[in-house]
Amino acid sequence: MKIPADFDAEIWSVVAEIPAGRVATYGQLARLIGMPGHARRAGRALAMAPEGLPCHRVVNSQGRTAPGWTGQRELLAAEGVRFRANGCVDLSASGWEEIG
DNA sequence: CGAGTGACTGCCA
DNA sequence: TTGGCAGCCACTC
Repeated sequence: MKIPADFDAEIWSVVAEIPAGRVATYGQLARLIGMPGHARRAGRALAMAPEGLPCHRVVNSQGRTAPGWTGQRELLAAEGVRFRANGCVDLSASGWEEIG
């Protein structure tokens, strides 16, 4: 286990910092906790994330939502997140730390 | 120890 | 701007 248990905790902590109406990428979360390149581990951390976590505000670099999880897109839309014509999140407009 | 997999990422056409 | 391909890293069989 190269990845410490704190990894998931750190990811969840960063995810909890994501403001409503904004979205972050797995790579961004991994980078913010000081572990760039571990985006896949970040995704796995969200896969086992608790319900109280706004994991729906996390998408991949393409702005795509999690497979097998259609509610995520609806939750983001309810937060005020904008979407592109293809149904992907508009990271250029709703991306976290991309505005302020 | 080797091969396969995934809520990923970056480059090229 | 969009779609296809290869690389990455840890977990599982």
